[in-house]
Amino acid sequence: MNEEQRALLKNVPIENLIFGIGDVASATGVSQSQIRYWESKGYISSEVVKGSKNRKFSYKTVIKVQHIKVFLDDGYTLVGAAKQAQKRDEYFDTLRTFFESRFEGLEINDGEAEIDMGTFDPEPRKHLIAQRIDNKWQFKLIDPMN
Amino acid sequence: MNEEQRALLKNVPIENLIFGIGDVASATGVSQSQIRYWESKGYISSEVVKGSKNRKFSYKTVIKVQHIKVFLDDGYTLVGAAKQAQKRDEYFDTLRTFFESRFEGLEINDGEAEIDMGTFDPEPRKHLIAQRIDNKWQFKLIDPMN
DNA sequence: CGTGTAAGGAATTCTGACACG
DNA sequence: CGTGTAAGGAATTCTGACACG
Repeated sequence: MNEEQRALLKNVPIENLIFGIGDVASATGVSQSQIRYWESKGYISSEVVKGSKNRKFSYKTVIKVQHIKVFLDDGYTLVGAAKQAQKRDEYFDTLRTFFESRFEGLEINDGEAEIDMGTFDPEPRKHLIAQRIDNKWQFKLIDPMN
Repeated sequence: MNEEQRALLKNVPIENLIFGIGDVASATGVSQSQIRYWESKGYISSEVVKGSKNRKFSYKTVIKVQHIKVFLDDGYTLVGAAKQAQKRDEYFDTLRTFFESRFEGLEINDGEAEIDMGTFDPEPRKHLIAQRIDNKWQFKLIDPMN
């Protein structure tokens, strides 16, 4: 993975993204009054944006709203749903650490694509590669020395 | 991966997310007047939301705005930057197809985590597992029959 | 071409109160 | 407890025009 590609991945602004309350409501199906109430109770939080007086929410918070709603629909009380959602957040945080530490680059040539996932630990001299052929992803090992 | 987990992953509403122009501007560092002009030229597009008269942008479009800006900063004309950004979009689409087709589940136990990435094609009877130990991710193979 | 600004109107979000239960 | 609504004001976004270059 070259520097340019790495820079672009970093640039995916998911960490910088903020949402207005209306966008959160329409994306999640949770009403604006619910969102304001949940915030007042501390189950979710909004961002403080300098120069703005309106609420803004991070992507993580949108996910959390979504999760709370799932548990609410499932029959939990609001308190219980918020608690379950907290566990879900940990699940997704774990997933993210994997992609961040293991993704080393994607190459595309003539429609065929390869993702380098770095050292294949059972055979540390080889790299694990995910390879797309005919729109199906397969794994293979390569020896970076060759 | 059980059904509940699969349902939750589907629920990550990144496809449903829409942004106001102010949020796109603050996330990307591109001005509102630039965004409106780029849209008028067809380099980006906004969503039509029923009942709303204001612009809303998809996550994909936010990424595209980000990319166009990178190339503009790099010295491209707007036309050239838009063209380069189109290529980047294909890169990320490819990356997404890999995760969608290969992620089969995450298990967390006592801080240790394992992601099942499905069949390891060089040895089709085994599954490729990404394993987190002491906050480092490693690969290993398992035999699902055992 | 590509972006910024001032202007007046339209759409969105704000808070605090109150209703329902 | 948890959510909805009406109300008036505040913050945001709209379009079309014009400036600069």
